[in-house]
Amino acid sequence: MARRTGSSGAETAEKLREVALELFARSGYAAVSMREIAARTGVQAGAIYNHFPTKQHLLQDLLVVHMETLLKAWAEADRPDLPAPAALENFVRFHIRYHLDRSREVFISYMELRSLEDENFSVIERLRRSYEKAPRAILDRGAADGSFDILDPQVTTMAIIAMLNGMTTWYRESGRLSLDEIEAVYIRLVKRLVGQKEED
Amino acid sequence: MARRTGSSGAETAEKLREVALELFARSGYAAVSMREIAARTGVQAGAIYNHFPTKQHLLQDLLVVHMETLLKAWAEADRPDLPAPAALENFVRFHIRYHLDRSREVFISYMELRSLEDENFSVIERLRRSYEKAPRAILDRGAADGSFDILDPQVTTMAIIAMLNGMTTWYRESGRLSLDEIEAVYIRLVKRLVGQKEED
Amino acid sequence: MARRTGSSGAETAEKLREVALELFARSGYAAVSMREIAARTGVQAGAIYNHFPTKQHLLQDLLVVHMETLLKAWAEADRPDLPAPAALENFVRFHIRYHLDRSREVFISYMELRSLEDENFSVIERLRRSYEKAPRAILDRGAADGSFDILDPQVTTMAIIAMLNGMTTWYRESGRLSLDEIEAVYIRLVKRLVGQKEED
Amino acid sequence: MARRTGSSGAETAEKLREVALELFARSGYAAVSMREIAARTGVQAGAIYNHFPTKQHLLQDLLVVHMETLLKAWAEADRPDLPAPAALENFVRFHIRYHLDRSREVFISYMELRSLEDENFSVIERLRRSYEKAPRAILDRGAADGSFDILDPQVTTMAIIAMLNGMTTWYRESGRLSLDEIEAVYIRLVKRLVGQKEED
DNA sequence: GATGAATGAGCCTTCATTCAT
DNA sequence: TATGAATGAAGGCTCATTCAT
Repeated sequence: MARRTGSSGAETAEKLREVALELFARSGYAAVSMREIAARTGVQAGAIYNHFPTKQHLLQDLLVVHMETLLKAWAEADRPDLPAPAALENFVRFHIRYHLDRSREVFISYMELRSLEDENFSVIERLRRSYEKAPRAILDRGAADGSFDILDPQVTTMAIIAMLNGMTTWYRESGRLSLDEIEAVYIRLVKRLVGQKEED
Repeated sequence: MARRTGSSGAETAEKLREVALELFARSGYAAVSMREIAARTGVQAGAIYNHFPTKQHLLQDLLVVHMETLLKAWAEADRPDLPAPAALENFVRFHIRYHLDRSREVFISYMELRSLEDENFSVIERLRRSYEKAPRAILDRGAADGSFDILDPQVTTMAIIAMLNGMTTWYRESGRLSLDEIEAVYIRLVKRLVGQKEED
Repeated sequence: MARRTGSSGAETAEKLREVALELFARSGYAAVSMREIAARTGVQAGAIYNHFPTKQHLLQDLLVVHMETLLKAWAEADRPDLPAPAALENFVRFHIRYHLDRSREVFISYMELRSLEDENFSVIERLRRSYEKAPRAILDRGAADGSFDILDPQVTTMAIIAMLNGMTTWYRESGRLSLDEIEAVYIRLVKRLVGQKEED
Repeated sequence: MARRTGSSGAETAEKLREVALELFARSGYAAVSMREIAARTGVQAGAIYNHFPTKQHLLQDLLVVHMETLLKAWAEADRPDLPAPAALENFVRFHIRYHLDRSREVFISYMELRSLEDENFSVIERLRRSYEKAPRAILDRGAADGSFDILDPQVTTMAIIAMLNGMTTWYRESGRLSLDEIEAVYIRLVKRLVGQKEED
C-alpha cells in the first residue's frame, strides 16, 4: 500500500524519533529492534528507511539534535553579564530544568556513546565538551574575582556536572520534595562546592 | 574433542566471568554475544552452558558477586567507632579506591540494571540500596552530633555518590593529577557538601 | 514534484531501457534492483511503473526489441541472391558487426533466458531459433550445390554461432588485432568449418 | 535442536555444495536464496554458516574446486608425448566428456564470474587462463612441426573452446545424435579449424 | 567439560510494487 | 508523469540455546 491519506513524511520521521528516543532510553540501543520502533510508530519496518538510512543514523540523529539543542538553549540562557555567583546559580537552574525535561536524551547521550561508530562518537564527544566549558568558565571567573574558593577547577566542574546529572536517576515527580525544593538544595550544594559563602 | 589437559571447570568459569565483565562493560549486555564471550575465552559457545545456564544468569552472577563483594569489603573497612568526619573520610577513600579498581563492575551495575529480568533486578537494587545506607548513616551521625551541617540528608547522600561515581568516567591513570591528589580533592569537596569546616 | 521541463515520457522510457540493458548485462537481472535502474536514470523507482508494468516486462521488452531488431537487420542484410560462399561470408560479417555493436543485448539474450517467465521465454526462444535458420539455410544451399562439404548441418550451424558469439567475451577494441583483422580470421575459420576450399 | 543422529559435518557441507551447484546453475547466483539452498539440503538456513562463512564463499568454493579439479583431470589426461594431431584429438575428447559430465560447473564458471567479488574473480580467472593454455600449447606444437596450418593461434584457441562449450547449451541425451557421434563431428570440425588434413 | 553441528527465532536491510499527491 | 512514502515479503546473516558425541 502507498501513503495513507493524512500522513506526511515529516510527521512520520518525528514520530520515529520520539519512539526511538523512548525505546533507546528504556532498553538501550542494542536491545531495541527496528521492527519494535516501527510497530510503535504504526508503520512497517521498511518504512523507517525512507527517513533514516540506518539504525545508527537514527541514534546519531537523536544525539546530535539533542546536543545542538542543548547548546542553543544554553546560549540563550547564558548571562555572561551577571556576577559569577548569580551566573552559576543561573547555570544550575538551567541544567536541572533542561535535563529533567529531557531526561531520556540526557541518558542516552551518556549511555549510548559506546554504541556510536567512531566518527559519530567524536562529533558528539566534541559537542559535549563544548557544553562542559560553560560551568568551567563561570568557575574560572568566580575564582579570578575572589567570589569563589575553588579547590581544582577541572575536578570541581566534573563534580558539579556528575552531581547534577545524578538527579535524573532518582528524581520522581511524585517524590518527597518538589522540583523547586530540590533545585534549591542543589544550588546550595553547588555553592558549597565552589566555596562560596552562603548569603542567608 | 575433550577437555584439554590442564584446563579445569573452575578456571573456565572464572575466565568466562572476566571476559563477560570486560565485554559487557565495553559494549553493553545486549550488544555482546555468547559466541564473542566464548571466543575470547578460548572455548566454543556451547561450553559456556556448562557453567552458566543462560546469558542472563551470567550477568546476574557478575552483578550479585560484585555487590556482595562490595558490601563485604565495606563491612571490613567501616569504622563505626570513628567520629563522623573521620568516618566520612574513610568512606570516601574506600569508595574511590574500590570503584576505581572495579570500574567495569561499577559501570555495569548501574548500566545493566535495565537488562535484568524483574526478579534479578530487585535483588541487585536491594543490595545497592543497602550500600547507600553506609554514607547516609554517617551523614545522620554527623548531623546529630553537630559535626556536619547537612542541607537534606537524602539529596546530599545521592549527590555524594553521584559525584564520586562520576570520577570513573573521566579518570585516567596518566592524567594531570595522581590518584592521591584526586582523592584529596574529593575528600575536601565532600566535606564542603556536608558543611564540615575545613581543618587546615 | 511534477515532470521537469524538457523531459518527456518517451525519453524517460528510452533512458530506462538503456540503463536497464547496461545493468542487466553487467550484473544480471536478479542482481539489479528497480531502485538502481531508477537512480541511474535520474528518476525515482516509482516512475518506472509509468513506463513498464513490472521488472519482468522491462527485461522482456529489451529482449523482444533486440531479437526483432536483429531479425529486421538481417532481413535487410541478407542476400539470398548470392552464391552460398558469398552469402556465408555476408552472414559472418553481419553477425560479427551486429553482435559487437550490441554485445550487451546479445549477452542478456543468452544469459537471462532463465530469468524469463515461461511464456516470455517461449517468445524469445522462438525468435532466436528463427535467426539461427539464417546460417542453416545458407549451409544447406551450399551443401546442395556442392560449394560446401558439411559434416552435420545442425552441429555445424551451432558450432559457427557459438564460435562467433565467443568473440564477444574476449574482444577488446584496444587488443592486438583490429576488428577487420579478426573478422578476416573468423571468415576463414568459418569457411574451414563448412569445408569450403580457400580461394587464395 | 542439536545434531541429529547420523548426520555429520562433512556430509552436510557436501550436500550443500551439490544443492547450491544445482540451484546456481539453474537460476543464477543472485536469484537463489540461502533459505532455498538450506531447504533442499534439509537444514535451516543458519546451519549453512557452520560450513561456509558467506554466500559468496559458497560460490567461490564451487568455482575453485571445479577449476582445480578440471586442471588436475587434464594433467592426468594430457599426453604431451603424442604428436600434435593425436594430442589435439585427445584434448577435444577430454574437454567434451569432462564438460558434459560437469555441465553445471562449467556453466556457472562462465556465468557467475560477474557475481564474484574482485579478489575471488582474479583467482578463478587465473585458473581459467591456465586451462586455456592446454589447447594453445598443442596448436603451437602442431604449427611448429607443420602438422597444422593455423590462421591465428590465439583466435583459433578461443574459437575452439567457444565452439566446444557451445555444445553444453544444446546437447540433450535424448537428442538425434549420440554422444559418440557428436564427439566425432566435433573432432573433425576442430581438425578443420587447425588446418589439418583429414586422414580418411 | 568441551566440541561442533543444529535449531528457530530474530536481526537490519532491501526488494518490487502501489498510490495519494 | 513524477515524487515520496508506504507495504509486505524476502534477503543474508546472527543469535541464544540444545545436544550427540
